[in-house]
Amino acid sequence: MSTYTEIEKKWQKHWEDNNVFKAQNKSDKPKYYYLVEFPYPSGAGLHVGHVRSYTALDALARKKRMNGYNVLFPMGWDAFGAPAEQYAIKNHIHPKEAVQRNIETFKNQIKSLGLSIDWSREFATTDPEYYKWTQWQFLKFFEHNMAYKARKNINWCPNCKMGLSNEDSSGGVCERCGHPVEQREKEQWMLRMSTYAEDLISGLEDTKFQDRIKTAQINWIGKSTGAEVEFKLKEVNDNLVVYTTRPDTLYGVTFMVISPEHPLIEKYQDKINNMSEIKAYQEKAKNKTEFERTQMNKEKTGVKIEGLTGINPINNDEIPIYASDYVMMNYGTGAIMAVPAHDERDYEFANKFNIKIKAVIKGGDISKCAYTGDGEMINSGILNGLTNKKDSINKMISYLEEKGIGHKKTNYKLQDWVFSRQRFWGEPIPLVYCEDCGWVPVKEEDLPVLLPNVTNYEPTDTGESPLAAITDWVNTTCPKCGKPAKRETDTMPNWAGSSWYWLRYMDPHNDKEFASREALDYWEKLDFYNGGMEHATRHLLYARFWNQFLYNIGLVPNKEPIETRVSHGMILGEGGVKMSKSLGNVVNPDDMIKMYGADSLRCYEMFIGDYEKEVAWNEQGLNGCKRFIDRICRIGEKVIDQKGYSNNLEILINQTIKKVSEDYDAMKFNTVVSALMILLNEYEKQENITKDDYRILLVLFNPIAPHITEELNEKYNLGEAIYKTSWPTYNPNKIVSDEKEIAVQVNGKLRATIKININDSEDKIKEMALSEENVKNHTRDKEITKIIVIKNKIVNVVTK
RNA sequence: GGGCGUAUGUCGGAAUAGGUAGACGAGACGGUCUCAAAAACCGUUAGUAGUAAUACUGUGUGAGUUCAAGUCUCACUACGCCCACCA
Repeated sequence: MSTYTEIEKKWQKHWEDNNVFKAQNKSDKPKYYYLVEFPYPSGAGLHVGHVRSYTALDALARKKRMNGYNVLFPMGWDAFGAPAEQYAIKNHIHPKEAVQRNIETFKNQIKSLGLSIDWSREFATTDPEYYKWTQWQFLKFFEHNMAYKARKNINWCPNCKMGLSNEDSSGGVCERCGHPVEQREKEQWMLRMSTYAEDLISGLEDTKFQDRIKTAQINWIGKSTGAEVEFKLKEVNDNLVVYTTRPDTLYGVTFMVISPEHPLIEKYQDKINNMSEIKAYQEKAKNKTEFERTQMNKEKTGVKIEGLTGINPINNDEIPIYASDYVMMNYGTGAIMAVPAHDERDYEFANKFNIKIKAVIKGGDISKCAYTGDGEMINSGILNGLTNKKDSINKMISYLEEKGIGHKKTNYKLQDWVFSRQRFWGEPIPLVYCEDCGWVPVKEEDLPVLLPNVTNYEPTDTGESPLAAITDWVNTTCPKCGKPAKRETDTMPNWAGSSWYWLRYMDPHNDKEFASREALDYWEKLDFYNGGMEHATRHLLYARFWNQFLYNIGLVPNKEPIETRVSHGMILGEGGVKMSKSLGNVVNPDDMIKMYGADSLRCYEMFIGDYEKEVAWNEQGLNGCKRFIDRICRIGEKVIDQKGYSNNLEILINQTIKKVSEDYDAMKFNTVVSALMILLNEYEKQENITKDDYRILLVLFNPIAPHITEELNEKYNLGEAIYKTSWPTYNPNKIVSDEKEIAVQVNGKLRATIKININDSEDKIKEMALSEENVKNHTRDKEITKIIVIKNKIVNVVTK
């Protein structure tokens, strides 16, 4: 066991006993709110990846306090959802017990790192006192017609036996287990997130997210502009509406495609001559998983709809209609106009089904399909001769609108949020179904709707929540009319609890409101939020959507909940592969703390590399950081009882204060550590060092290694406890030494270095440079055309 | 296919705004201490040639701008991540 363990325990207790990190909801100081995504307390325990981001935010929080801020840095537990439930099922215990046990483990592990967390604000999303307010907020969505129940095809994981949102099933496989996702028709609660698409895009302007995060969100929301165009049907008095981003190519339409699930088929099944063929195709498409549909994107399939023909509204051409699964029902209108000359997918389809191809944009090779790009419009009636894509599109849209056969239309890939889960371990959706009154919200005073105690919490094959089997719980009375009624048995997705939790930390023990208005107004929003890059499009969008809704109904003070968002890089196993149990390369932080001490582990994870990049674990490197800390301890023997900085260290110390302060703020922790190593290397060359020399090293290192720095500060009696101290400032007049070594180049190549005084004149420096032996060697027999002197940096002698 | 990003010794990585490339750490090699080892400490460590001074080459590849390019511009290659039959 490391000798550091005792020291670490001592200071952790000291901080706790003295409430050092407790944030106040009122203060004369400016506020700052740091948050790192709270963990799922899974059975695997803390990962060294957690240590990286927790330490980074802890270092920032500690420095910010020393900079005079009232800092909120809380921690809690995201404990609902599949991981906790699956752990419980596997280990045959109740999820509640599993969660409690895992939280205990996580908390002890996190505490052993010595993070400056305000533990008085801790909660878990599974606490009834917390999920009461999650339910309450859901009812606000319901009240404002933002929640609705719809029978629709949803992504269904047959392995987890659960419905998934689009976000949970990207790539056609279940996010949790990797099993291919099927389509199932189910009644699902939905949140109207798609109505916030535009606000979720524009709101990004009010954040300081990195561009890569903004881009990821914008791409996910998937805004596109184009037009909806009505095609009359020849055989019946009805329209088929298509969505296109290229209305300018309307003259090039040679067929139309509708999704196999398109309602048109059922509606006119009497008119369709090959219904059985179509039915067979529909069946095939339905059984295809989303995964297969995307994997087999090369080979187009489809079937012609015999008996229905579209009429091109621009020129009255008769247009055959096909059903094909390359058209999705959940985007646009589920129907497209196909322009094979200028769209690759349409081209492939036309080729396979021998449909004619008609070019409407000049240039490019039709046999290879010439999509996009500006070009002269041909065979296009009113558009002929136009050469600019934008002009052509605008002209066509005006024409369509004028004639009443189409209009401008914006579409988004973002869908409404599938908010039901058929699982036990989630917040019960607080609604009751009454035969007479329909869906009725549970009264506020009856919240929370608690999860019942049951023995069987495993998912069912029927697609019903396990809660449905608990008749005592299901049967209730209608909150409106008092007649017998039934509870909703679906639960919320695990994303629900994390969609507003930062608000609860502001006022975590409030039993009257989810947070008081005073607390909300004081803390406002997250100033700094750290989390995984994998959450850039899901958790972050859900959280922003939820907050924007709360803002719109006047419950929170800010439209955007997060000012700055940063993401840490993953920590990989030795050799650069992902840490996994099966590879046996998982590093347990507890073991590392035992062997090297928490400060060494923290220091190593900050030193390991660029914070945002993934990096491979290397225990030798950790040992190197322990050596560094050992040396810091040993240098204490050189301390003499003297104030002020040593004369010959003064410049380096001031430079280091400047660099370290700036690098902390820029999250360049690796160079913070290296700058401190350079400082220590210099101390070691000294006969002895002053108390202030020693203390400044400890103060600058304190955010990363808080225990040992406090201990040494106390042991050598250097001053007040570091956590009570202000962050040091540097003397700007003492960061440049008078003497400097600069380079001398001849034609850009280094030939010598000279020692100059910073007050030396340019002429003197030129003279010194030219008198260097090696410079003479390279300028001999040559004409010097120019001598460039960059102050305090370089001299470049240019010859012909 | 689309979007975003990355490329520097044996390895992780440094290099404010174009100005001495390889800081700092790891590893390796040599040494001190020790009966020995570990730990600790000292030295060397981009490549090639040379005893050395020094010279040449060198930041994925090829061009360009500049007195000067890891850094700026253009083209290319490789890898990574995210999205993807989204009309």
